[in-house]
Amino acid sequence: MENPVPPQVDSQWFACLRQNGYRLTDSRRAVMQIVAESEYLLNPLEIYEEARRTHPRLGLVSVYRTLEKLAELGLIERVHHPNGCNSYIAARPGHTHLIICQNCGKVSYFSGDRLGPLVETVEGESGYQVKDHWLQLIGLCRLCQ
Amino acid sequence: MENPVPPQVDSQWFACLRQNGYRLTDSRRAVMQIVAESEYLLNPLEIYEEARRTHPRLGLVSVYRTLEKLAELGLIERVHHPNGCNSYIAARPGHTHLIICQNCGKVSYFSGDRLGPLVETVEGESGYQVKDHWLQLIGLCRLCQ
DNA sequence: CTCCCTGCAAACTGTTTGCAAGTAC
DNA sequence: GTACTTGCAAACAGTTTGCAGGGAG
Repeated sequence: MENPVPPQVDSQWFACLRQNGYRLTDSRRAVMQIVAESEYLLNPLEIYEEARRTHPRLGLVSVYRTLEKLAELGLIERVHHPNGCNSYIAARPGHTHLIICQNCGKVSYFSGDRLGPLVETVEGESGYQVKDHWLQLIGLCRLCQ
Repeated sequence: MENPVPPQVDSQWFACLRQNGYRLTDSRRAVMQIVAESEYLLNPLEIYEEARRTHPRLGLVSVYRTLEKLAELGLIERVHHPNGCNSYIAARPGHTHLIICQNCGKVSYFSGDRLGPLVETVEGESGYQVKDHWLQLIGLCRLCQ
């Protein structure tokens, strides 16, 4: 109700929420703003602490509940990596994968994996029917090298 | 002290433990036997319940502690997948990846990913220095199709 | 005005730690 | 005999649920 929301991502997210019958509240706006603008993996507690700076009444529970809805709508994705599996990042449209900085958690996106041939080979050799794949690169971002 | 341990994997694991200064106990043997022989992802509770069939005195805590050591020695690996991140599977030597049945949790191994070129491209475009990659296939095993 | 959403407190689940007794070597 | 291990109980951390009050549409 007071939120001076910045960029366009958020308003798209807002629209998406509305279209799916969810209400726009200050709590949700605060959480969305943090996640939409972050280039870094954030876990629920980090999002909570960050969002409370602009919305001190926010409860941790609402962070969980908002993340759940954003994930359900495909606006964010949960990221698994060696240091934990409870972090989130804004999702990109299309078929993209993540490269994550093992030091600071900064995320970039890439596409163009050429996994088709590999998948076919593995299907033939293993007898499995491949439904999905999970590819992620871990490394050091420019600043952390 | 009574364990009629079957195959060879275990004895290799036993040796590895000994070589690293760890003692061989019934609890550890029971846990190792279950994990070494399983083709399926197992979480600590599942391992506990299974191992208790041959070693009823086993405590869940010892399962956690044994898994910790086996992982530290590289004998098992923790597997992350959409349904959870607390499952383990015996590790294979060399550079292998997993294909997991989304229905029953059965695991097969494969190697021969051709990620070199992709990694180079991503490094160039993103400025990240890639240290590791994480590739996993999800699908249906022969029996679950 | 209605129903959804919030924050609090409490319940839960999975995992870790402290400790005295037990046991591998 | 010594030091590592065990199992229990209790502590912990992260997440979920019940509920009465509050606010979006």
